Amino acid sequence: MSEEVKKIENEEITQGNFIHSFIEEDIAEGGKYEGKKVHTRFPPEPNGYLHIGHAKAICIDFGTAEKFGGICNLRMDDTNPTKEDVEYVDAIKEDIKWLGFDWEDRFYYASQYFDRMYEYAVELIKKGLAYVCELTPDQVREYRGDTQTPAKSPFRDRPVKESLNLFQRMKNGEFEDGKMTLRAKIDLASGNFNMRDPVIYRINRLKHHRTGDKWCIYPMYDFAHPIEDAIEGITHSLCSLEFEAHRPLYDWVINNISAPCKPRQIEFARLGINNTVMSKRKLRELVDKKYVNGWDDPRMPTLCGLRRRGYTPKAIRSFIDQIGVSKVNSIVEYSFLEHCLRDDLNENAQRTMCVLRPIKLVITNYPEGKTENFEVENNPNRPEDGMRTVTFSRECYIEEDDFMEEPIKKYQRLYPGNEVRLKSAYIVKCTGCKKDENGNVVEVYAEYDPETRGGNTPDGRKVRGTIHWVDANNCADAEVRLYDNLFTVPDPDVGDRNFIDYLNPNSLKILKNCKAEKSLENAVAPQNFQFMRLGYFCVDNKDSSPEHLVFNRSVSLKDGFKKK
RNA sequence: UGUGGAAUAGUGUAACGGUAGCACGACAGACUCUGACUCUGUUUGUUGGGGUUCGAAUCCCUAUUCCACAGCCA
Repeated sequence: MSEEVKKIENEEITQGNFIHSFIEEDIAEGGKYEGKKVHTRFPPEPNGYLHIGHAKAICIDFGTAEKFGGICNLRMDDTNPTKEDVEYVDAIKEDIKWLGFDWEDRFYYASQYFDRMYEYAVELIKKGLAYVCELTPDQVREYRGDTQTPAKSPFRDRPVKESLNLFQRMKNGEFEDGKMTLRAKIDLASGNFNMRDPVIYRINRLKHHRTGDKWCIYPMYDFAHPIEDAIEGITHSLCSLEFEAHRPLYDWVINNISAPCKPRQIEFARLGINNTVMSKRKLRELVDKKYVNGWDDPRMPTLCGLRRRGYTPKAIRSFIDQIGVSKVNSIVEYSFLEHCLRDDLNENAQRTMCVLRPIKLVITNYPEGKTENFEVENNPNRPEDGMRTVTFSRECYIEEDDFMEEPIKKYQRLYPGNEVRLKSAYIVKCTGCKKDENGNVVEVYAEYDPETRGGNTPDGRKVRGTIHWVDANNCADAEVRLYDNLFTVPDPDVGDRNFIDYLNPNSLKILKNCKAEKSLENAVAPQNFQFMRLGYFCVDNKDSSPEHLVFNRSVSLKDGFKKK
């Protein structure tokens, strides 16, 4: 396929993106965006590791900017020290880089704007648009009203001067935590509860990971976020659907402070994947209670977990690209993610041969002690990846599945009397097998055809089956771990059962006695092959990009075959 | 029975009021040095009911269903 055709196809993929349509409208309209580049931001809270769901937001934030020739900032949204930690900051940066996005020098912390946020809060008070409220949290809840009754606060009409004074004293630490709050004066009767005089500052004596003990009051998201966006000159503030009801408040803040610019908030649906828990709270619980070995456990849906499991940035970006952007809450099938990975690996990964459930094959007419070399292509799709050399001798290991003493219908691999190609080596004809006292096959016998060196058939005869193998005299013992999803039901927040009850006990299996080409020593198989039509290995190296080694055909093929 | 959203095949996502398309899955066939990949084909869809119109997934009305919001979380 030519590059040009590919480009056109890529453009078609993004065609139905409603965010792009909105931005195009804004640009066409001119006005507030005139002469400005499209400017977005990705604003994670540093309180956990990024997961596949965040990848969607990242791709949308950075991708949208890129699409319009604009720029995207990375900003740590650290306005609540309760849960935040520096540990997460570096991990977040690393994962975004790994995905292939670049914020250049535009890395910020929301906390670096605390002074200006304070000034804007003072501005609101002076305008009579905010007041210090002394209701306790319980009272606020009690006074909030319901759909029929408006909320109320006895402090709503506090004189500006008094609020100004109290707010300053809040900042100076004269009051204990929770004693009072600063509230925006908006509409106590609004059907949108976010507008019923929302709290915009609370007192919280906690050491902040950036500002230390400088502050004991912290701004709330709804107040802080629009200011952060405005300060950074964001034109389009893209976020997930749950902030839809907060947009009036976002706009209210922007319109009532002397904001340097007026960003537009656009919401999209967050990503859901079946059988995958995507709640940060729950993932943290798995880590804290040691159900997994850290955030980067390959069974986790975190980006670092997926990385160790063998997922490529390209596969993840392609996945996000293809699922599209909409406002519909949807659950994408996990198999689609796998498809995207197969797609990438099939195109780009190096092939290898590995026998997961080995059984010995003896070539009875092959001279004992003889060894010869064969060249095997590293990737049949890419001749430029070259060849590797494998050795061959009288004994080799083949997949248990690749031999059946009594073949099922249409079986085209080894069974007595049948010919099969040992990939890139020889055509062999099965002559029988040896069994132990329990009737289990322990060795398979075959004779090779010396005329078929390299797997070729000079006489042009068709050989239906081709199987992989490793030289029994020159192979490595590979530890193979099969990772599967951690969960067996969609985000299992069901009834009164703990979601941990739904952990899949088979999510990690270690296969022993695997035999592989030397290069595969210490490799792990990061995916349960049952679900893959393209088996692959990933050298699990935490410090560098995984190396991918792929072989064709699922090892559980026989099972699948029986089903037909 | 408030406010704000959303309903298109099994799943996800498109379609200036003008032939409902694409991808994944499934199924069938061709090809093949792995039964994979690739290629070809098939199957399945506009939430219901009205209305406007030559013509509606699209506009209007209505019903239904689903989601989000009542933290001093983000």
